[in-house]
Amino acid sequence: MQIGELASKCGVRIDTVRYYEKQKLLIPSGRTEGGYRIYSGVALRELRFILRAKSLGFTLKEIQELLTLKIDRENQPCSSVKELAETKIKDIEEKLAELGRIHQALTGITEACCGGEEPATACSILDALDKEDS
Amino acid sequence: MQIGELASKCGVRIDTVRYYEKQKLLIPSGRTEGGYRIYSGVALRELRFILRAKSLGFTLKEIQELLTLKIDRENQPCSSVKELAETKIKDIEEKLAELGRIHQALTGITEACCGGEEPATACSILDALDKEDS
DNA sequence: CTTGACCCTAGACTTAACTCCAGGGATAGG
DNA sequence: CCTATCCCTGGAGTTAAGTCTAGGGTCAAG
Repeated sequence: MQIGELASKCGVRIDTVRYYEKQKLLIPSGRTEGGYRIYSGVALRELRFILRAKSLGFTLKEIQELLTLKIDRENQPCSSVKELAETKIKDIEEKLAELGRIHQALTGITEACCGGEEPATACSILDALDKEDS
Repeated sequence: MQIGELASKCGVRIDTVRYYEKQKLLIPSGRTEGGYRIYSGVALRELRFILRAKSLGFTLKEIQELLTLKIDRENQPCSSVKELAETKIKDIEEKLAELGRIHQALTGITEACCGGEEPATACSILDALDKEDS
């Protein structure tokens, strides 16, 4: 697969793919004689992962760290991999908790909305978040 | 409370607070005679919310939408509020699912790491994600 | 062997979200 | 009153993450 197909399959521009390569995030598996980049199915999965991680607030640098997190006993001390992974897990757990709270708050708002006949008082997401603090 | 205290309580620069004001995200409750901005406890909660939402991949514009999501039967058609909230809930549910998958994958990696004596084969986050696809 | 769709590089430009700077006013302590 | 520390505005500069442009090669179909 060449760059145009990869890009359109993921809904990004060709330049973005080349930009990710410059950032060492997405390396093509090879080149044609004429210099065209060639991508495999792995690149497709990687690019999709990059895009989803990005939408979750990870920077490209963090995504690169996630992608290069590998257990490979031959070459790397297990402990360093594990340490980095555990740091990332903590970050992600915080994000999960926070997203969960926002989700609860929003659900609370929509439920209060048109739920009954009594006049629902004005209610902001901040108020709803407070109710979840318990 | 004035701007410096607010900023330092949240670990951001004064300029950032003023920038959020320019973006209509964080309006001071008033000004002193001399023109200094005054903030209440609400601003503190708002600023903290903004920062946490930002770390979850929301843009300032999206955060503004979240913050102005209010149920106020007197002034706004309930349905429009509800609609926007429901869109946001869907976004958030997708993010939750994706974060959950990444969390699972990372946990899988650390568990495989140093878990037993058999030589763990090289394992990337992408492989771990695949295992969670079932 | 040319035409059109695709690709290449290098570098300039854009956008969001800050961050800094210049020049100057406000306020509290000594 | 003087000085230090805070704050003000307007505007320029920075960083991350693209996006675009110029000028030019590649390749399959006709």
